[in-house]
Amino acid sequence: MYYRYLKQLESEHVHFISSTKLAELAGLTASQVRQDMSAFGGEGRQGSGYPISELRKHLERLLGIDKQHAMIIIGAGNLGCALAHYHPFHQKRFSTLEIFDNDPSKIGTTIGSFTIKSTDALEAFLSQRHVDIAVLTLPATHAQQIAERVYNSGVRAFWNFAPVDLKLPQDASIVSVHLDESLEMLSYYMLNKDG
Amino acid sequence: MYYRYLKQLESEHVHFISSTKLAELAGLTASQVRQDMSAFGGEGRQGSGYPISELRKHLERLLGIDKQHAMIIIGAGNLGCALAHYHPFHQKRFSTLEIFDNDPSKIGTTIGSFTIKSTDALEAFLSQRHVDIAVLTLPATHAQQIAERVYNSGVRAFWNFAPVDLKLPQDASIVSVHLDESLEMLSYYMLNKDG
DNA sequence: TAGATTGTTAATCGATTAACAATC
DNA sequence: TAGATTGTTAATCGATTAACAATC
Repeated sequence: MYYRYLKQLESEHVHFISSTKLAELAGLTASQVRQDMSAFGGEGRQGSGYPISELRKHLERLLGIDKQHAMIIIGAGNLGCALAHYHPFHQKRFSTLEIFDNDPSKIGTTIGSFTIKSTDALEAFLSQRHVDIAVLTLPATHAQQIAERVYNSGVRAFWNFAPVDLKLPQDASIVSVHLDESLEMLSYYMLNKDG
Repeated sequence: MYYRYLKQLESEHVHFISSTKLAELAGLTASQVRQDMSAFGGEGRQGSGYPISELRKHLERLLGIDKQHAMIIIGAGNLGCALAHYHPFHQKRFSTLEIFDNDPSKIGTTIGSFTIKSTDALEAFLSQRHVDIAVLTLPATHAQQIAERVYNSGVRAFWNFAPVDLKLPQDASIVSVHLDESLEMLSYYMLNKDG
């Protein structure tokens, strides 16, 4: 989140920002901001604040987004196709190599610049090419099983959009985006706004 | 998250679950589960655990997902179209009425069962039909401005996919899905796994 | 030098865990 | 009745806030 605000400020040609101002922007306390900056190696200067461009680059290294990441997308539904063409990621050095699906009627068809491959070909593909991240945009029923296969072929990072919590060995990194829960939370907030 | 696990257990025809077993499934402590159940009106029975079906219905009411929600989607990009046809929500009583976009080359074209409408027609549409939730799948540069217009036409809930934090009056409910941050977090986890 | 602002320590607050009597 | 399991209270832990000396 800090990274997002720093990029925005940078695009507005601001050079320094104080913890007070940044807190105001992000809806936090100044104390919180200083505590956080300090935690990831604060580079602030008394009197003037934090140097925006320097801090942004620092966060980029800290997050590892200064490095290239190769991804494959498994599940060529609407969401999978949307992610394959979502530009912001590509600019940020996340690039999609291939899209896989198990539906025979989809295999071989093209989606933008991609030709959908069969999930049967996953192992063969992963033995040839290095893949950092598997994006799972497939039904809950298949997610765990496919994740295990991909893990066994050496992939250690999973961006999961299926409404399940993947169970994989400790050395796997998993981030799940639970769209269903997100919408349910909105429903809850609506219901409990003031009255 | 509890709701998701309860549905799953229900589909497996389990009737009761103890805090210990549920904690194991969800990766929490039994204490945590009991504390949470108690917080949203615990209905457990000593000796046997929590009645799954009853608890699921209870959470449905608590979250407000037993009620119908009318949505509009603003931004007919890949993500907007994906969400318009994402089935799980429709089953859960979230239904999409219309999709809007400001790109003249998209307006009038059809995406599945929807004909894309101009954002110029937003106010007219909102004065005719009641809309509970506006889904924002548009560029960061337009999100705040469109959100304000939609707010001024009476919509009070926003499901935001643009990489900005919307600034709206207190009585608005906002849930943002920051896909960029989510992927950056995965990058961070990968980098910091064990060594 | 004076004003602004950090970095850090101490104080507060809330959330998680542990423990156990109550009870199905 | 005996075993299992809740609901809740107390203890622990971590995260947020407040305060202020150091310093640009």
